[in-house]
Amino acid sequence: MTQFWRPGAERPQILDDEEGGVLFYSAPQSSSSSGFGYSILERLRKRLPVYKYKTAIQFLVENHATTIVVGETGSGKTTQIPQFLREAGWAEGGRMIACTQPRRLAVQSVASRVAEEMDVKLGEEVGYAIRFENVTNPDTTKIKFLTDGVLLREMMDDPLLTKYSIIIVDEAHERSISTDMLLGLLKKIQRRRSELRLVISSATIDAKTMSTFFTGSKKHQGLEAKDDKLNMTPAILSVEGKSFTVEIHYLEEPVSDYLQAAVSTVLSIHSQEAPGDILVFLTGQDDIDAAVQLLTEDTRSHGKNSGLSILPLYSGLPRGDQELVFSNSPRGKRKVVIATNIAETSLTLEGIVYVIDSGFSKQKFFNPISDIENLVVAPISKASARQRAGRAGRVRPGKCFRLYTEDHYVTQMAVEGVPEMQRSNLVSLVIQLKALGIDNILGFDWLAPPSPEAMIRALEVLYSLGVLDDDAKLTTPIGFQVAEIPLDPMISKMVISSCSLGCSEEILTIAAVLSVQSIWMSARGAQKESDELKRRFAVAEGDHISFLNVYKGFLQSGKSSKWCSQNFLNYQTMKKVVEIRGQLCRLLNRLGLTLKSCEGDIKAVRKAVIAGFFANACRLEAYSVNGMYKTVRTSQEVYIHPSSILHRVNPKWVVYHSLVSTDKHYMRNVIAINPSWLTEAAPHFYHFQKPNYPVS
DNA sequence: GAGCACTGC
Repeated sequence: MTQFWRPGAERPQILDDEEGGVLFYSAPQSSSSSGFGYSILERLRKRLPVYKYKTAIQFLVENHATTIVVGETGSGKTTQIPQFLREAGWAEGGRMIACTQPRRLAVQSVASRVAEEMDVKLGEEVGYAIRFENVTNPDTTKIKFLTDGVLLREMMDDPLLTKYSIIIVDEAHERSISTDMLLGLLKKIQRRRSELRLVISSATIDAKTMSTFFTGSKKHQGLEAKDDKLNMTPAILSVEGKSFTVEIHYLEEPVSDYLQAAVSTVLSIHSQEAPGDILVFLTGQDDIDAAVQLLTEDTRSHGKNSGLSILPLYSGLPRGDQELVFSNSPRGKRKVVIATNIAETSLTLEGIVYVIDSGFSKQKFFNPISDIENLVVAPISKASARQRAGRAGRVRPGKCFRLYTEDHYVTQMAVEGVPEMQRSNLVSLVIQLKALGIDNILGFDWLAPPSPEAMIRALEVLYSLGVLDDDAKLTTPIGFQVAEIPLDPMISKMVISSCSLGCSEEILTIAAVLSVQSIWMSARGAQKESDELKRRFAVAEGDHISFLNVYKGFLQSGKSSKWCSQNFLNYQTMKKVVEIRGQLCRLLNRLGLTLKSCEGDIKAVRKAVIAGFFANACRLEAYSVNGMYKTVRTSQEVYIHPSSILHRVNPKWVVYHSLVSTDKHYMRNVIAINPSWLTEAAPHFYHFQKPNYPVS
């Protein structure tokens, strides 16, 4: 068998890096074993770049509390490192190795790949856990893949994650809220469990940040010096990837219209470059549909419509349409995929040789003062640009055409994007930390601290919901119940209130629908028809109540996908609604809350919505001709979104679920209310002002 | 009169 390092064996050679304590290991020459007796999979494994670092990784993890692995795509680190560590004995004695991923699909595919390589049944030695699916066996699972969100949830039952001997955090450079949160919490756990090992997989630029973060303070190292062989300074190991070179082309002059530039670049690649598929990065559905149309028209008008197979790709697309990008393009045709950021990390397309990068993406920004999350087109970071370019070099050398100048790249683009935590509403994060017993939220040790304003806003919201008390501690039972429910705290509060209002069956459906992206399909070109169909579900009280009709119809159709497409509903999303609703049912039962239907008493349902969303109350401006509302809390000018059932109906008082800001602030998912219910539901929030306050 | 991407017991 292959050798691997065990304590006491001869150590691999260590080379000190000149740049301040970073360690690099020179890999021992791999003994040229004949390969007899090894399966094809085993031989493929050994060809992965990471394989020659096997001993080094085992050694580093043994001796360092934290190991940072910098690996390019194709290094094999995600599938191999858990196996190396299992071989080194880290999963013996009932312990487990955890490996987190930011996405569900990655968890599933990596887990089944590793099970296959180890020649075991998925769900036994190798298992995985994602929301709605736990494919593990508590008695036999040694390596467990899971989303970082699931691991965070597991911490609520087991704050020190005692089941695990090693936690591998993959894709840490993506800097999602849950990864950042997990890293902060893992650092805390490490101080309590010195035997726990962390492996952080990250991109080059981030390695130093991670390393500094996990280097415990001097004082602390003194306290933890029980095991004097254990090095508290993180080790950094760099593993080369396996990808082809990508030639980068910049524009000589900046363009004002990147959409037009993208279209003409596609056409010139098609006429001048060797065969190979093209991937275009644009910002959103609008741009993508427009580009698809321009390209289609152009190829038609030139009578050369056999040359290109043009496919859009974004998450809002029905599953079937999304899958088209994975099929082979018709013989002799060049495939052109026009995509959002979904193709940057979430989906990998094989066969791409040319990438066209607009240099922009839509990004979320949160303004804690106005309490509004905004989606804006913004320049991407250098890291993103690099990631996009890399998509051209997976099968053979490729080319990337950047629709901006080299000067723009060098001088205008940030090295990395702003971590999601600094761009988001933090209510969910704060309540989760509170549930884990972290009281000093502002003093928490973050990899990148969010703004104090955003933290304070989150604390205020939670306080007004009655989830936190005057000492900013979780209230009993509401605070703990809300924390337990895996939804936005305002939705969770609505759910809990519905139990005492006797309408939990209805509210669970509404909660599930509000927790997914829109259930409606985008119906460009068939707008009128889709609007008419939507109106068949409409209820005068508003969108929330209409969801109940949609859900009922979906169940009556036998959860039919055909029924969904006939009604312009997204089938995948509707299935997700059913799953979430089921999960919530089980959870409420566990919390000892009653499930009850209000049997058509819509007033109770509206009151429950207000119990969670009273802060989003708006009043129609007197004499307003264009449907202008003002928020009660901040007197912000807002309008009902055109997709809402209540658009142009304009009831005097409404409560909205969320705001989207484009040219105006639009309220999405709106329900009509009686203003007296506001003071009833949240007397602490709304003081009833008698004179001068026109309550209708 | 309009819609980036992920995700959670």
